[in-house]
Amino acid sequence: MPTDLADDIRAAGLRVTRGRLEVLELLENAPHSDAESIHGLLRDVDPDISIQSVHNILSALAAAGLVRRIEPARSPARYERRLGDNHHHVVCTECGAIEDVDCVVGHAPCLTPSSTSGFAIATAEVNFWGVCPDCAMVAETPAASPVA
Amino acid sequence: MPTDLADDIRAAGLRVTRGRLEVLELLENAPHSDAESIHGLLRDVDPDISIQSVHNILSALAAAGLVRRIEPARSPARYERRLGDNHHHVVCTECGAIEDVDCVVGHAPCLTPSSTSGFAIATAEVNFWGVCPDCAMVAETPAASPVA
DNA sequence: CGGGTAATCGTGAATGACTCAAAACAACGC
DNA sequence: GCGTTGTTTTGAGTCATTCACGATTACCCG
Repeated sequence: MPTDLADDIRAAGLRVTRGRLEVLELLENAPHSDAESIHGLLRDVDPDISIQSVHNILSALAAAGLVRRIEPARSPARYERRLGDNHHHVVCTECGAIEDVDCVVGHAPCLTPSSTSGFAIATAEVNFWGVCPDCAMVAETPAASPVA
Repeated sequence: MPTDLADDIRAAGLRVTRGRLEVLELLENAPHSDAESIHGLLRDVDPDISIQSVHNILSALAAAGLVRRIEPARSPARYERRLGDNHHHVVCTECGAIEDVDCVVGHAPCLTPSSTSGFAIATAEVNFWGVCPDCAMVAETPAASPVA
């Protein structure tokens, strides 16, 4: 039932266009993609699409709440389709790879900070930084290590 | 004892220069500053300093572990001198203001995610997003509200 | 305390990611 | 099908940051 996407878009008050459908579909299969790689993948299907249109589409979808925009430090903005559940992310400090993390342990224990400096807290964002399996493997390979 | 800063710099294996001392001193008084505002403040003392040098200094200090670089979404990188303690931040979604938050509540309850996808987690970053007192006040002022 | 050397700074150009503007185009309601 | 209005395209422009390289200066040494 891929046509549900069209309904989602319409329900958000947006017009259904080819690009938007393709972006949404693509994000199902390749979550945490940035604008550039989305553009690259999109060109396979629609060679004439421009990078600006991708930005356009993504910000429209993000504003409509159909995708979530995440911006890890030292990385271009990435987008994902998992919404609603307030899950978090692990980011690889080596290659920038991102995976989802369900914050299973205690819903929001540290999400209620003690001193909020008077801020009206709306959301809490948690990012874990570490090394992904692939990069860890490369680092452990003796031949590949420059420092012996 | 402001000269301690010089020792800190030396201890990190860096040469002690005027700019570096000034940046460190400045960050004590104005934490969470971005490169541009640091540059502006620095010019009061050293009018000839360039923005590139500020970037240079900041990345050297950050690489040496003397300052911490934080990069909230939709905001230029900011720098702070509080190190060691793993505190977090509240960011105002309206004006971008940042305040420190001591994660007093439970040291790392959600900092041990269940499924790490094989990542070797090194650090956890927590950002709270909300509205700061100043912006909240503006929003509540009827006259200032454009949507009535 | 002066000299040599390599780190650091200044100048200027360049990059990456994204935004803005206006004209061409296409979705949707009729 | 037709018109309205939201989208995309094209192209330029912005912002924060990085790169390159000659000029400068901090620090080690004698």
